[in-house]
Amino acid sequence: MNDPMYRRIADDLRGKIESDPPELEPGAQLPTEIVLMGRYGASRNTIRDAIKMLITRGLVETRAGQGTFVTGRPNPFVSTLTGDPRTGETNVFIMQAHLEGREPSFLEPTVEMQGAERSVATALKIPEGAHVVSRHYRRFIDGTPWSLQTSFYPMSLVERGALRLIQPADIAEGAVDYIAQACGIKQASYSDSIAVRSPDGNEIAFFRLPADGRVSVFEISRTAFDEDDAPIRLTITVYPADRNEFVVNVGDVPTPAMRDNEAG
Amino acid sequence: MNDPMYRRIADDLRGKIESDPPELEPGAQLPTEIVLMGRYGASRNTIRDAIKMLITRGLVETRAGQGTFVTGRPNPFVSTLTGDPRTGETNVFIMQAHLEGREPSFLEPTVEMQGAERSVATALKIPEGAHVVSRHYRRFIDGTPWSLQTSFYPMSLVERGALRLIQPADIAEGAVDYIAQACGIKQASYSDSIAVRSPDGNEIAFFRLPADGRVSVFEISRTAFDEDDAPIRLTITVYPADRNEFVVNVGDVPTPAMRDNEAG
DNA sequence: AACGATTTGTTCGTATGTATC
DNA sequence: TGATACATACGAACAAATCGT
Repeated sequence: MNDPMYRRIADDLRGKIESDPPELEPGAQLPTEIVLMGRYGASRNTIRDAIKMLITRGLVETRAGQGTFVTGRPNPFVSTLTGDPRTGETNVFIMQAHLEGREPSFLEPTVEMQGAERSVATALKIPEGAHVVSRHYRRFIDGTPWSLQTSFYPMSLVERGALRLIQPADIAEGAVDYIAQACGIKQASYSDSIAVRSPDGNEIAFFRLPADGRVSVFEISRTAFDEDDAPIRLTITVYPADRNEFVVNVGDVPTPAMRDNEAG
Repeated sequence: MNDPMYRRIADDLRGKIESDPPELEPGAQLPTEIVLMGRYGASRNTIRDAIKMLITRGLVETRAGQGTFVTGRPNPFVSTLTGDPRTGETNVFIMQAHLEGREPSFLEPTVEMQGAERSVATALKIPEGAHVVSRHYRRFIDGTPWSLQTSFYPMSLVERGALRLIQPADIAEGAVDYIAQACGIKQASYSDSIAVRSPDGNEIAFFRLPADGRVSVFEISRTAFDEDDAPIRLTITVYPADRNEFVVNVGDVPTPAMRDNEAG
C-alpha cells in the first residue's frame, strides 16, 4: 500500500508471471509500455522503472523494436563435482555432456608463464611471484559459451618432465593423466570452493550476458593434491549462474538419482 | 566510444573502485549526484542511471539522506558439503560456525503436514499429493539471518515411530540421529544439487536483501537415502549468495586446506 | 523538539535515437 | 519507407531520509 507506484506495478506483473497457472507464460509478450501507461495510469518512465525491476529479477527481457517478453530459461547443464579423485575435469566435462546428449567443444588453450598472484601462491603453497604455468580454456556446449577455465601449475612440474604443460596445445588425455605419466606425480584428492559473484567484462562478452552485470557467475576453485598432500594445481572455472547446476554426492548414492529436467 | 553516456560514466567510476590501489576504497563516499553532474556534464537522471549499474554489480550502495558508498563485503561463511554421509546438517552447521569462531542460533522450527508437490514427490519417490512432514528452520550467524531450511520427510517415518518429527520443537540431537534411534532407519548417503536463483519476497524480507532482487540466493537441495537406497528426506536450504561459500572435498584432502579469509 | 540544509527517491513531461518488422 | 517499440537523455518538481544547529 505504501510502496512506490513502480514497485506496485512490478509486483502486479510479477504475480501474472509467477501465478499458477501463469497468466503470462514463458515466451509471452507483455503489453507495450504505451498500453501499460494507460492500464496503470502511470507515465512511461514509471512503467519502465517497473519493468527494470522485472529484468533485474530475470523474469522478463526486452528486445528493442519488438517488445518485452517473459523469459523461459534453458535446461540447466548439470555437472557433478564429486567423482574419482584421480581424474581431471576436462574428461568429466566431455563425458557429462555426452551423457546429457549435448555436444561439448572447446578452443585451443591459451598458455602463459606468470608470476603467481597472492591467491594462486597461497593455494599452491609457493612464494608470491614464483613462476607458474597458466592454461586457459574456453568451452562450449551445443555451440553456446559454457565455461571459462584457467589452471595454474607450479613450474616444478615442468622441471620434472611435464613439458607439454607449456605448449599451447590441448592435452588430449587430460592434464592430470599426462602429469602422472610424464613425471609420476598422481592426483590423489582435491578440494572445491564454490562462490557466486558478478561477472567481469571478459565474462560478459564471452558468455553474452546482459551488459549491466545482473546475471552472476559461479566461480569454482579446485585445488588438487598429490599422494604426498602437496598441491599440484589450482583450477578456476567460471560458469554463468543461470544455465548451470552442480551436484555433490556423498556416500554410495543410488544411480537412478537423476533428477527430471524441468521442461522450460 | 560508442557506448551510451551512462555506461561510460559507470565504467569510469568502476575503474576508480576496482583499480589497484583503489581510488575509492570500500566504505568511501562517492561524490554527490550534483557534483557528478558537473564533473561529467550529464543530467541528474543520467548520473543516477550510471549509479544504478554500479548498484546492480554490487559495487556501491546508496543511503537516502546520506550518499552513495563503496560496498565492503563481509567475510563469507564457508560451509563444507562433503562430510560423514550419516550425519545431518544441523549439527554440521553448529560445528562449522564454532570452528570459525562465530555464533550460530536458530528459531524454533515451523512444522506442517502437506501434500507433496511434484518436485518433493519426485525426490522422495512417493506419489504426488502423498502426505509429508515439512520442518522449516530459520538460522542466524552472529545474529544476522543466514539460511532458510525446509526438510520434507515421508509420512512413513512417522508411522514407523519417529513421532517427534511432527512436533513443533527442535530435535536437539538432530533429525537424522533421531530417526535412526526411533525407527532404525539410518542415513547412508546423500546427493546435493546446487543452483542459484533470484530470491522471492519471503527471502528478501528474511535476509534483508535489497528489494529489487538483484542479490541472488543459493538453493541447495539435499536428498538423503537410507541403507536400502530409499530416499528418507529432502532438505532445501537457501542462502544469500553474497555472504556464503561452499567447499567440496573429494579424496583424502590434507587438513590444513583452510583458505585464508580475505580481509575486506 | 523544531527547523533547515543536504542527499537520495519517485514521478512526471518531453525529445530524440535505434532496432525490428 | 513508415510504423512500432524499446533506449537514451534532458529538465523539473516534490517526497523522504538524514544530520547538524
